Amino acid sequence: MTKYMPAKFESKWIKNWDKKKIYKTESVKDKKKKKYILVMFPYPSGSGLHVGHVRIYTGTDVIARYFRMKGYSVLHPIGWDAFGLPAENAAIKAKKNPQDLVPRNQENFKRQMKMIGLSYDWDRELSTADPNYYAITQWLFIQFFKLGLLYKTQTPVYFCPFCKTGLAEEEVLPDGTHERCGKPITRKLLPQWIFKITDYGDSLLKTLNTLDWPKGILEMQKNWIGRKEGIEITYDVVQDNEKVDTITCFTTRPDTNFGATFIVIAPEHKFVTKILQGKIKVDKKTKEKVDEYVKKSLAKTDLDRIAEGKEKTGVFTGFYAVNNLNGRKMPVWISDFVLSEFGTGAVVGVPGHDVRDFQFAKKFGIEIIRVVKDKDGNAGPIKDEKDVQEDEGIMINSEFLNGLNIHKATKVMMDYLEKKGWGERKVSYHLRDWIFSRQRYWGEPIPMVYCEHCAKKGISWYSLHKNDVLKKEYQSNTKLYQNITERWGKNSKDMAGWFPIEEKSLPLKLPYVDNYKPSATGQSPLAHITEWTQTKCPVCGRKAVRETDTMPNWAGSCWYFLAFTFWNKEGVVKKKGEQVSRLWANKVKNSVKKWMPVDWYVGGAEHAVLHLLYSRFWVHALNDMNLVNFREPFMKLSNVGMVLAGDHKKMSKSLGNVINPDDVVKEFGADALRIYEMFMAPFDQEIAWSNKALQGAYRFLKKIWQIYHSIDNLTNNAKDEDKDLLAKLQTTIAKVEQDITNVKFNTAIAKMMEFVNEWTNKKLSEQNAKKFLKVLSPFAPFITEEIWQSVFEEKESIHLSTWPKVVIKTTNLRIKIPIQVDGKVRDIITINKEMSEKAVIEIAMNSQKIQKYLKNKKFKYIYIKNKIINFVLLKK
RNA sequence: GCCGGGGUGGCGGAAUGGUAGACGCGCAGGAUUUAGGAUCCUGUGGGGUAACCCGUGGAGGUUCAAGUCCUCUCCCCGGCACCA
Repeated sequence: MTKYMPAKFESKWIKNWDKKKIYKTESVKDKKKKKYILVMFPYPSGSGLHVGHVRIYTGTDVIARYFRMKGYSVLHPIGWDAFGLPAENAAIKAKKNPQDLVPRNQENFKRQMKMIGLSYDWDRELSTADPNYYAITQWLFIQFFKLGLLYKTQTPVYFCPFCKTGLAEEEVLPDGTHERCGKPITRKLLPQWIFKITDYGDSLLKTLNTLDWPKGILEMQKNWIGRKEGIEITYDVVQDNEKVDTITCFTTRPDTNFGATFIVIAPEHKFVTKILQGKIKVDKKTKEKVDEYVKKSLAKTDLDRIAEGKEKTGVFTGFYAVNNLNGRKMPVWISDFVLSEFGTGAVVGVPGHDVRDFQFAKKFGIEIIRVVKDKDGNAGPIKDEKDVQEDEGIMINSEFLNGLNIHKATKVMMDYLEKKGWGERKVSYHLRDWIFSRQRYWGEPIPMVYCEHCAKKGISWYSLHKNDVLKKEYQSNTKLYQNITERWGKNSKDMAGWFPIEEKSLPLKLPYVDNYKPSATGQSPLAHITEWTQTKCPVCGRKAVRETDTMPNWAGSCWYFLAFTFWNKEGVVKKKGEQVSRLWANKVKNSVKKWMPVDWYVGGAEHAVLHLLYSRFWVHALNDMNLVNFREPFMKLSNVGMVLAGDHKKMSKSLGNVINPDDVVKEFGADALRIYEMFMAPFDQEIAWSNKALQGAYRFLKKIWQIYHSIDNLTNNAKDEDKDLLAKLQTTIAKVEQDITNVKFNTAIAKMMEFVNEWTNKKLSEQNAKKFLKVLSPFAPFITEEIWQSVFEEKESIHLSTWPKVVIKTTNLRIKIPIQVDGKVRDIITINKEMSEKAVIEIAMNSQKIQKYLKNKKFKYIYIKNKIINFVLLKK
């Protein structure tokens, strides 16, 4: 008998499948019979495929293969998330231009993906750094710009001094470090492109419950959006009984407003700016103190703020705000515990019912009033942090609210404040607008130019197009029309002189340059290439300059799932000057309609509020623009757990604990690697690498090899076939099928192992042996193909065959059932599935073991058909 | 602090309220081998010679029957967090 030597045949099949294009996407005939199975595409950065990649790609591959065999048209593509920091940092480290390095990495990834037998349709391979691809990314940028969702403004941003680039909120880790490089982050004031994702907060929240996603991810998105209903209350600010200004505070607890004793505003608040600019007069000493405090807090990094903990700091402005409810004059303080980005950047302090307010009041000797009594009716003074009462209770000391519970009181107060014109109901979000500029080389150039001449004249794209686009396309959708108009109004001043480049000049190519390293100035390396930056104004034809910031890493991945539906080997926008809008209208819309949404998306949970939120946002906006006909891109989502090293640490070069898939395949073959990673644990759980367990997977495959090459296990004569084994085959097929669709690959493989164990000393007909081979094939595509074509001499690939049907014969099946006495198993008997209850009980009662317990006792019994018998002894 | 997910042999993990520990690893004994590795067979939750008893983080409860359902509680992991 030949030995199982995967190296002998695996590479043969790779070539064969490639040549015959057996994984080519079938076109969709019936939308109900299509499956778009997508796995998050990789950054082709460092040293090739990680065993963690192997796990996620194999799992998704199993699903795709299964649906193909079930007769679905399956779209299962892959590409490269080539732009962005990971690739660029790797290139800098290797002292290579990313334009040269990245394609090389891609080739290596591709070789390894084929090596482990992934069934991608390589004709649809795409790269986000391909000009044919980013021509469309840039075009989409322009569409979002036109919708008013993208605008440029001076903003304080998170800035990574190491990567020398601005970052989005989501890229900053809780400890104040950069998600990509782990270095501490500071803030910097930079002109930035801002994506107004907050306008889609409600929209993104609304359809969340239509998604079949892991609960945790849905919760994370919900919390990240963080919708809060509250009210903005505007207070008059007075000095010596004279009104000098107003301050508006956002609160979700207006019910406690009779207990408000002070106002705190963020150091960035405009009232503070007015003081510092002298627009509001204060004495010299106060101004100095305010100035000092503000400077100090703005200089703090996030790390400093965290290190400082909950210790409150602040400075008194000398002003008072008047609470209209009771005429109380509340001192106005400045403190950096108030966030300028949330609500209005101003907080009304209710120290009796908010721990932070309490800490502040306590530290600066401000009065503390109780306006809610707790569950136990406690209405005593609040002296300690423990006494602060934030939860349920009944209102006291609050005039017309007294006696109401806090929820009712909140509503009554809101109505009252609105009626009086002192407040207005508002919704606030935790979600912040998305900073879309990166001061880096390796990204899509932003397709915008700035014309100083037009800027001076106050001409903006919005002012030029006010009457055409907006009116025609969006007027029917009132809410959207209103939003767009509002955004245009807000943006037009900042955006004077900014125009998108003409569509026919897309793609705006990223120039190949020698100096691609980030500069310390906070400017992109592109800013130094004058021949690239200088251009003509598309409006007045005078000299203009290009935007030199690039788009963030996330841009390309926000629509790649749409691209796969129509992409082909040659790229798509290959003819110079081909209009993307025409391409979209003719080709894209149509293919997207056929394939989208993605039926099943697989990826790591780390993208919960990054890629998964950004992509949803793009699709929502594209849907509003009528560029796609659906609102949610990913109907079902599965997560994958990480693959750790054997020591339960993350694999890293510096720790020397990295497992290279190339080595594993060389020694054990791709199938063993696949089976091992699918078998180790449930798919969404993390696993630690174990060479021993890998051996187990290898042994399993070896056993299969032997069985299929042994005349003791196979027969041409159906009569010689073992009937119990045949029955087991049927349950195995059913179980594997069910487990694949439930992402329980581990138990699917366990079941197949069980079947093979039983098979070792029994015979199966060739016809049924082929069925088992098919069931195994999504997991182990190489060995199954080899046996299929060499042992059974089949001419067409097993991967083009159809999934076996389950035929369960129920008659005359012998099964074992336990017999309990008082809930404890005392014996196990064998019965026929069709036996009557009476017959079964008779067998049970004839058991000596059972008789021992029932002798001279009164009892009743409970019989669950084909499951269990329980004899219950009755007390006298 | 808030929101999610979990606690089952020596280990990874199985169990529509119905035989707890499938399957794999490891371990033990045996076969084969000059030896080791590899391979194959048998056994393997704990206690007990045995009959049996005890066992799914802990304490209660519901049920003929609870890892699974309910109440309380402890611990671990992930996310968010000075968000008013």
